[in-house]
Amino acid sequence: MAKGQTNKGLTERLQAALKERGQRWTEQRQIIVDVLAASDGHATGAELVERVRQDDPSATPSTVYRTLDLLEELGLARHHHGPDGRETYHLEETTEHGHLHCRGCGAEQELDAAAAAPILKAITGATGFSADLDHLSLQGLCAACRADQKG
Amino acid sequence: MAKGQTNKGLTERLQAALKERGQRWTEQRQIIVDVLAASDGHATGAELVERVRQDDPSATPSTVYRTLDLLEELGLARHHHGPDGRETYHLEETTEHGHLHCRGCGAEQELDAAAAAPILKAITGATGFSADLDHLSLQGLCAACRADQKG
DNA sequence: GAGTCTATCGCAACACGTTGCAATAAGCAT
DNA sequence: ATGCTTATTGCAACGTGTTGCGATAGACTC
Repeated sequence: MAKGQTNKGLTERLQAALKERGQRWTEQRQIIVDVLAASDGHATGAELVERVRQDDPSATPSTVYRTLDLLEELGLARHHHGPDGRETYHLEETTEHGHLHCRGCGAEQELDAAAAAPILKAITGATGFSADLDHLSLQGLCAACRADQKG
Repeated sequence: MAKGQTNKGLTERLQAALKERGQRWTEQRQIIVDVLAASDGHATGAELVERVRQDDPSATPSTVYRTLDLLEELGLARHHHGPDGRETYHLEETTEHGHLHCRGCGAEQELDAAAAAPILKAITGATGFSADLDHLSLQGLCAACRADQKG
């Protein structure tokens, strides 16, 4: 998806949602949504700030972060914390998903709802807790690294 | 455990471990270990810095954080990231444990190894991943809040 | 189009952690 | 005790996020 391309459906959904809440549609918000849409996969807060400033050098971090918060409130974006505690954002795409971070090779994989189902079930069974898949961010060793360690 | 009380066994373990690595035992390290030992349960990085500075006003955040990193390397302390991404430290006490944070009531509960076993097993089953219990930090709704939401 | 209301913006300052570097001091050898 | 080596410290600056506040500018009414 090329930079500068506007995601039409998303923008319209947003405008409607904001109007309903007495909030406003601004150019910065358009830019931030575009940047987020263009960052397929995930991007840290700092990366997003950087990219937004390429499109609009007058944008400030506070605006970007506040907009990201707003998008999350509206359910259009999500963030989670990587193993170092830094924020990572992504558009809410097709499905919720968790994240797995391998401390061996540094690989990051996603965990889709189907794969996560038995895990969430085990959590509920063991603790009574209903865990949010969005916020599920595991650190450990992936299968390949485990095999390496044994070898 | 009163402030100012030195944890003898711990200190000795540390001194031995450091000597073996050609590293040094310093007063700051003693203070930081004492503070950590006195903070039963968990404490954020900032809290620990604060407390250390009460005992030794000349201590700086960099020293505290570096020492905490060192203690982790030596396996004497652990840290994980709360739901807001902030660091939380604790001495490695009896067992590894995970953390559950309820977004409803804000409660934080611990997840011991026994309770976590089926969860870790489910994770391995679903993903091939061997997750670190230490770093397992779940957000969701606790049983009570789930009941509330239904009611 | 002009005026009003107030959400949003940019700025500046803050909070939490991290990093590079020069000064200090721990631990060892003599 | 003295000197040497180098790990550790404190400082200062930086990176990432957050917050308060006055200025700007959307959106709505007339």
